[in-house]
Amino acid sequence: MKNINIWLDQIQNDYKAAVSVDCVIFGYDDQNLKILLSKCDMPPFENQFSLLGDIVHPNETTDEAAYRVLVERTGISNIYLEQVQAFSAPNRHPLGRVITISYYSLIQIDQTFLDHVAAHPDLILKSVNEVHTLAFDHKLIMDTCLTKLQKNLREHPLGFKLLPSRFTLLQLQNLYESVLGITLDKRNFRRKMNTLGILKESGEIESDVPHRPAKYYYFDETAYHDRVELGFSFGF
Amino acid sequence: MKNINIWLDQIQNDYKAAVSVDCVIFGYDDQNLKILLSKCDMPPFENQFSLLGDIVHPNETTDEAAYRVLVERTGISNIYLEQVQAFSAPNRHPLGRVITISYYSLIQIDQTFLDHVAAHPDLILKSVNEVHTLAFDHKLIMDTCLTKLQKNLREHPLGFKLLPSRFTLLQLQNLYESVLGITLDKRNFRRKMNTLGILKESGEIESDVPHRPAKYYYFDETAYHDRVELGFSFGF
DNA sequence: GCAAAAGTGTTCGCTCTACACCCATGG
DNA sequence: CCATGGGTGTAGAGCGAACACTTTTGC
Repeated sequence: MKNINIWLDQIQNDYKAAVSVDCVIFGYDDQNLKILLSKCDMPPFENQFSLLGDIVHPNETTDEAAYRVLVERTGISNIYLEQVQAFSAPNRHPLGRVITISYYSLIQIDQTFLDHVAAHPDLILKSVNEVHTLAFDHKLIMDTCLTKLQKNLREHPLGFKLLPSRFTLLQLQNLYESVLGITLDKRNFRRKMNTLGILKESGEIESDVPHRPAKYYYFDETAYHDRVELGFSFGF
Repeated sequence: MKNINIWLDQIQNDYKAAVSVDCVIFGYDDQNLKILLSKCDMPPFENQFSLLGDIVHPNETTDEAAYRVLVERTGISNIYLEQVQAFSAPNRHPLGRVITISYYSLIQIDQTFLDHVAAHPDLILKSVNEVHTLAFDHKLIMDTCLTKLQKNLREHPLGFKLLPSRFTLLQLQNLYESVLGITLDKRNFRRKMNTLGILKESGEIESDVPHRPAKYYYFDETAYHDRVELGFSFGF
């Protein structure tokens, strides 16, 4: 163990770094996986987009900082948030040493959210597969978070967090297909959801659709928690 | 996007934090999962044990810092290392704000390593299941890393990194049983390893054992990489 | 009546599980 | 000869994959 005075000295002096959080905010619009970005005005990245982030304040955890960024920038509270990993290349930030802790979060793209984005010209919602370059190392962060989202989506019932509280089975299937980049068999998918027992019919059905109306389902949290103890996997 | 001057100000002044790495170093001694710890001399944790860690230097990544700690403290290079997550409770360190990035690593407990530990009185090797309390929030970090190790062990061929380069199938099975806390069927386990095709016989066998000598196997890295493309799981 | 999505069962192959005995060696 | 772990095969169950047609609605 290193001498305490060396520690004290390093902690209080030039071994300090700025620590930030960066949030990869995913949404889904019944077509594509989207990401919420911000216009960047910092040289040399002017006119590029960046993730939503901020420096971590002295009296908050990184989780709290990420949550604060989400609430401040999106107006939404009660957001699903998951820490992904730290990025710490010494030259990743033009203003000096900034180590960032990345998070991804899942939001529902509803009209309120779209209005919020429209009212804030610095915000933009892009399709993930159309994002080819971002400020800083944010493209790398986005890709890392996307990979982690895909993995978690196969192992945990997260898809619901990207959908409205009531949704049809086709919406849910399309979501998995589009985020995971796979195709699924309709009958197998529906049987799977059925046997998992974590969805309940809401009793409502679609209206004004030019085809047979679909039933609306919702995610049954308590049934899920009963199941999760014995291991859980979607199996695709 | 926040004004650049605010950023600059915060980065350069009191929003800075010390950033450290903490390494959960796992080993396996043919009996139990072990962890390498260090005696702690920092109040109020005197006479407790802590993880091996250090502050991150200005010109290195956290990966590099973790690797540096491992080489400096264990004498081993070429160690498997995986970032787990950041811990950032504002009061987690008595000397001030220290955000830590945790890593776990897997080492082989051979005679060289045991000699190294014996030669350094500040180091101690303990059975993971006998560690009930550690300095700082290191018990929480250890538990988090153990959970992640168990998950990764089921999904990736990591077990080999805890064993000598040549090992018997029983050694391997015992490792999985003891780290995952499960029991496995001998025949099914052997068939599984066989069909995965990632083990090769070395041609050598045990000697001086009071029973039929076992074959030594080694992990066939290239066969694994051929397989891994199509998804990989041990299925237990 | 037509376009468009909803909804529904069966078969096949693979994988996991459970289970018991003989073999080779050292002492 | 005995104790110890090494090493082997088979049968049953459950799960994922493949696959096609009828139903309901709006226009």
